[in-house]
Amino acid sequence: MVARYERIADELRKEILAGVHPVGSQLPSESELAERHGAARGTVRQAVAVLAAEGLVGSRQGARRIVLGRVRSQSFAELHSFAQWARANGYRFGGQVIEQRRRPASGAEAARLGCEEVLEVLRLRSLEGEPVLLERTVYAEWVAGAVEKLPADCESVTEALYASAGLVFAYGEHLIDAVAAGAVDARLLGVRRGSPLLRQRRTTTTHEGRPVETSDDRYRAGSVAFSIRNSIGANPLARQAGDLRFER
Amino acid sequence: MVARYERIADELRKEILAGVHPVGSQLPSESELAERHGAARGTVRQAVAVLAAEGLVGSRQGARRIVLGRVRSQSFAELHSFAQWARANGYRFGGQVIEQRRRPASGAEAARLGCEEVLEVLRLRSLEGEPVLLERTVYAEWVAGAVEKLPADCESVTEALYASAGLVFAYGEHLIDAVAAGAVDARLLGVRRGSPLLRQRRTTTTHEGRPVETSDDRYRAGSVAFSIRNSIGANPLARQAGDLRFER
DNA sequence: AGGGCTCGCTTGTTTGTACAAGTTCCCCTA
DNA sequence: TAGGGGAACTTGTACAAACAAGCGAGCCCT
Repeated sequence: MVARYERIADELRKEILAGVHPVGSQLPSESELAERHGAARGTVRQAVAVLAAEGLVGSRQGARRIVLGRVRSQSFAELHSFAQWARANGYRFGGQVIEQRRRPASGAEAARLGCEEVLEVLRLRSLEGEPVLLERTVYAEWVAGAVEKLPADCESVTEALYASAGLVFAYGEHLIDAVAAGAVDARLLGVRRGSPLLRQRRTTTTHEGRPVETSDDRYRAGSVAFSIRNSIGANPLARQAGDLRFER
Repeated sequence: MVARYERIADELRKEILAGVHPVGSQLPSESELAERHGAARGTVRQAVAVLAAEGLVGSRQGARRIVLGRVRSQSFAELHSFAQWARANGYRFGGQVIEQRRRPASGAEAARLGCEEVLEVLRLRSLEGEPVLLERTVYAEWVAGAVEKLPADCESVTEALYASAGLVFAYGEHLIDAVAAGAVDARLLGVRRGSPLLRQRRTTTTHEGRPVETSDDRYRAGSVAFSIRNSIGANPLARQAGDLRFER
């Protein structure tokens, strides 16, 4: 059962993507949308809040909402999982474990993951047949067993861990910067030493806030970029009725 | 007049930062918070939604909300202005125009900015006395005049344009990747040619969706990183393959 | 001791109402 | 013609009331 506001959001999103509401144009007012869908205004507000969170529309008090763009920023699942992102965009992709071993946790790792022993995995991932990403992932001890059971060429670690252990990656913290390729990076990614790489360091946790893994992912320059839409409007969302809500 | 839910959010945020609610612990229930603040449950939901958007707390149906972290990750809200970001973090910073000239817009620029002539500005910015950022900004014709009136060592272009022309940068689209330093980049940033730079390309618009500028900002590696916190619910970031949209 | 089940608690969704605050645009006036 | 005033419209905030859905703890039975 999908929530009402999600269905309304889907429909609006489709209309925007189809060009019914061109970029720069105004969206119908909340009351109009409410009447059209036979829903309360609060429900419509939740729907447009979703679109605002995706960066598709912007709003300010007093004026009609405007369409900002057609490209939908993607979900957390796609940011977290290389496989899900690649699949959603129709790319051919693969993965291969290069090295895998247990070792004692460093001080920082022990603090972040809350355990003394960790499983370190070096994984090379490819897009359209080209190696583009080198992952150095460190798993907490309590998931190490499940990770070790995965095949070396596992396509989607995220999905495999969910299927085999019911593990869900719920929250993530990401740090993005640029680094020069080291000797190992260069050899595996097929670039020269010292050439630029886009680095994404992340730590993910479960729903309960329990740390699962921390990782250092390096993308070959030019292969991938991160995109984001933002607005200054502090509270583009929110809603009204009964129970408000909203994430921005 | 600050909204009620914002005051509640502020208070909760302070409590989290002060350790009243430690990382990993449960937040009071919505009803409890509502009673404590004498507000409706909906208002409290708006407040915690703000914290969720900041990545401070996570939630799932049926279980109490949990505290995810203490660091408020607002860096992407500050993505608009180098000066505002630097000031908020207590850094010494500066800026200097290296070159500035009007020229005809390229095809891509004309499409993005909606005008035939543009103002291109090359600006070097420093942090703690070190040059860290090289901005190649292209302004739309209608703001070119206001930009040209700014002093060459203007600290905050964003604030200066607001003060002088009432201009507000409301929405932004950003693409983040890594590139090798070119000859000019290397000389001005004081690094070797080919060394890695963190690149942020952006296009910003006003409240009405009118394009203001498009820019190619390059950070010296190690000087700055972008950070994001997000949950499986919704997030503003997406990966993009290749250079599909920002070719010059 | 272990497993299953129920019940209470908590968050999620939805509707309704009311007022506040900001925008847009038209009309009237100087 | 330029500017001011104001009315209509639109989004933002806040309240109250339900019900649905998921979680967790404790109870009971085997």
